[in-house]
Amino acid sequence: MKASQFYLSTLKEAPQDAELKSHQLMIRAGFIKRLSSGLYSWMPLGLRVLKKVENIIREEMNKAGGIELLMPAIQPSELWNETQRWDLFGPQMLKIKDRHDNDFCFGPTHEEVITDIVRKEIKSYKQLPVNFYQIQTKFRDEIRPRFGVMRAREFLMKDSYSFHANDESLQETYKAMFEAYNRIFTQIGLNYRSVAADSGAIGGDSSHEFHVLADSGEDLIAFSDQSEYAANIEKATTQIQVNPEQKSLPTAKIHTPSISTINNLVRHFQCNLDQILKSIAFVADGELVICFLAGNREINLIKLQKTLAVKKLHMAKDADLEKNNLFPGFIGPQGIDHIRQIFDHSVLAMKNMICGANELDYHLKDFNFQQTPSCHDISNVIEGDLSPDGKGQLKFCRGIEVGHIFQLGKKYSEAMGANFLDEQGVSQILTMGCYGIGVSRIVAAAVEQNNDDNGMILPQSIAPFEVIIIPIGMNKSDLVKNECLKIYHSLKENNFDVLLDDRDLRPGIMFAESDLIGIPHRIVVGEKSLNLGEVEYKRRKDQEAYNISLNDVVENLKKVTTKTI
RNA sequence: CGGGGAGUAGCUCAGUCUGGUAGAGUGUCUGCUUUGGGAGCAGAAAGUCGCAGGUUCGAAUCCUGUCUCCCCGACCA
Repeated sequence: MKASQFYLSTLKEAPQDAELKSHQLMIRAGFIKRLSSGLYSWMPLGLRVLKKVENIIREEMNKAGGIELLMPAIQPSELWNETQRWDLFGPQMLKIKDRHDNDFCFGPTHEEVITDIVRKEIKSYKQLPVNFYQIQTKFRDEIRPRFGVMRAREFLMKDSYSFHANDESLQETYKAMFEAYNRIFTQIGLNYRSVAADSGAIGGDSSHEFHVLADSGEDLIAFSDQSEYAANIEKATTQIQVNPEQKSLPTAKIHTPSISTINNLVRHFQCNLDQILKSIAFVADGELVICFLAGNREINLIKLQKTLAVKKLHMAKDADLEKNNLFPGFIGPQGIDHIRQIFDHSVLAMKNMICGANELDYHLKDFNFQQTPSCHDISNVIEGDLSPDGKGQLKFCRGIEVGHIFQLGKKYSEAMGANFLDEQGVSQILTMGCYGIGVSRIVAAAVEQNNDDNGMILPQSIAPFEVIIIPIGMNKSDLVKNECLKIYHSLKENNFDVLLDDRDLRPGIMFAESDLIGIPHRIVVGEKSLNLGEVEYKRRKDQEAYNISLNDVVENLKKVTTKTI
């Protein structure tokens, strides 16, 4: 590609509203252009990157037995009513009406459509298993879109859905997808981690997320420093370590006027956070619930909601507490049996704790339970916790979720009547798996992970171009011009994705732009070095350039690129 | 949905308090000069000051309403 025949448009300054490095760089480099909140155009340069990511995914999906199809972005409400999700999906789903006043949505996902296809197409066990995938635009009306295409409302996703006669078959495909995903992210050149996720009601160790590791990631990941255990903080758990040696002391009621916050208690009692029994009040489906947990832990709302098995959950207001004769800041477990209480498993490790006395301006010191209450995991793990497999301590890192694989079981096939005939001619419900990759998010994640002060440093596999040729004084020197064209053509003949910057700009501009847009290999052609029969070569990620012989340009590039041609 | 902030040229922003002909830098265009890290000089084009009302002789500026965008939180297959 010659730059004069392409479209490059870069900015010196990033728009003020771009917070994240990847967002700033993608806009400055002319990869994307914002149309509205969470809606972005992919400009020519960015589209090249997106397409490269897409193609790596497509190739690996095909190798892993996936079969590509393409479903409509617009979907009729009837299908969604079959699974109840028309109402359950919530405001994230963009609902629209056609001219006949019929309800449609812009698909946020495609379980319903694919299951409809499969129930009409798949009749026999002989057609199983099957794994369909598409690479397609989704729309989810996020409450707060942010960080450019990292969390956009409209985005490109690879979603696949597999159908099986039984669980073993699902496991096989799931494993194949897990391996394919690892190959995909490795090939793209991302520093990532697969994270086992608890699958809740569906059971089994059957869900994995793939996270690109980055400090700016929206997800917090807990992982063991000595085993393979890794989980999203939403789902991570721990083994609570109990010290049976510790002796119970007699309880004392202490006057603690106006000392109602945890920090003030720590100061007043000269104790550690984990000696304080923290109480947090919620209103769950209209009922007041008091949660107790160690003072150094935070409530995990997802776990709490699951444990309580309620639909609506919010923090209680002071008025809710006062109605029940409770004093905010002085709530404890003693003498409130008429109120629903739930204990976090961190309580198991606590003895001689400090807690509210359910009396204004009083706390209990050295409180102990007569009988250990039944406990649940309703808190987030903290760094240093024992890994749930008993091996090692938990550490934290941040991640950007770029992939998610899941064993759905019969949830959709049952609701929609997707059946097949088995070997005995008996009708059975199909078993299903689904596997997603955020294609456009990968581009943002790759930039987020690979940049410096001058711009992006993209992995060769997804860079908009692999090599750039920068001529110095091209229009002044026929020698420069001819040698550039020669190099350009020989690189193209050798299947390099090469950009010749033939715009005849000042060198500084060309250097700055090629750095900004992250092209991994750079060849500078100037008269001085040409007279020595050489050109300059520099890798984007290296500081120093060096000269190579004019005759060795192609060979040298073959050597320094990992690419197999 | 709650809290905070912002809408003025393609981009970054001043001007608003204290009403009086619409500004700068950068980018774009022209010419000259320059050619190894976003150079220099000269000139030019470019804005319904988010939108709608109101006050006023006069509104980017004051008042009312409204829309959009961003940040923090809540929420999130």
